[in-house]
Amino acid sequence: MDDRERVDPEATELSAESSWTLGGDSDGAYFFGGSDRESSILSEFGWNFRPEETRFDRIVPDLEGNEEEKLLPDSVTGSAAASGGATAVGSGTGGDASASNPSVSSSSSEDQPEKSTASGGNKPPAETASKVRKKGQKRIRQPRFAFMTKSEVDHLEDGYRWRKYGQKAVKNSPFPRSYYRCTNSKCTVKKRVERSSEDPTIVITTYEGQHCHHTVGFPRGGLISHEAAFTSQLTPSSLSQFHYPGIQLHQQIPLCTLPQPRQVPSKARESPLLPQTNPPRLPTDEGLLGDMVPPGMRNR
DNA sequence: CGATTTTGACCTGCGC
DNA sequence: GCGCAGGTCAAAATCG
Repeated sequence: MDDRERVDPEATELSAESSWTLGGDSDGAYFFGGSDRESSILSEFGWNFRPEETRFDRIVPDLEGNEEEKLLPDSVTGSAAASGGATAVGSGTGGDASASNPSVSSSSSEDQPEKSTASGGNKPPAETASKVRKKGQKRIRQPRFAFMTKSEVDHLEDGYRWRKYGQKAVKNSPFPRSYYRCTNSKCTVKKRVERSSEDPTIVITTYEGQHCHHTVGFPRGGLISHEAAFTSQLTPSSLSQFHYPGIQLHQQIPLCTLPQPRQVPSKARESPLLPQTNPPRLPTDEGLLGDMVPPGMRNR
């Protein structure tokens, strides 16, 4: 039918052992794994898995009210989350969160792509402006979504070119978190990649922002789309058993075109290890979700 | 030689 | 106010 069906599960390193789940909120959409282990991670994101109902409930309480400053489970931080990140988001449910993890919410700030220039880094002055702005204004979050992928490689190719601009060790996780930025100068999309502390085989990738351009093309043929791979597992029927906190996914991420991520680590560009059986997929204008969400799920 | 990665320092936000 | 943790910058190193 469409591209999605071209995905050959066997060509990927994705594990079919866990069912993948889609979730989201007013700030974006998220993809998660659905196993027990993964559900625990989900809770870190602000989602509660309800086995008895086989569904996920958003922990965040006030979706309508004041979401201006409501930060997403920002850090998909498996790690930060480990200590209660989820709650940081929903402030209510998680309970334990408050304790030792301020992380989740604060960090972001990616909304203002340039804010950093002013405040960040090693350059001392010139920070006042952004500071003032921050205090006076609410942050505007970029559309964001995250997904977990079972993969041996950390950086999953997705058709775009990324430049790594940082790496940080995260609390409660033996794995560092890497920060990437789209190499397109006009594009402010960022991406965070980290391994789940709970299951090292799982890579948690968080995208933030919208690409304002198409993919750079596929340098190599036959790449893998982990997203497509797992979304292919999300049959309409299986999806229907989950609860989506009412979001217009297509509205959430209107322009973002995220083509098939391919499991080709930037480092392993020349790696012969990765199976490459899928034909490259042409960029589409369907937008991010066009690649990730089964047609049956979209608002059309 | 240009592009990308590495890495230490710095900044910000939040909890105590 | 202090300390912690996450996020970003940018110089240096590395790669193609």
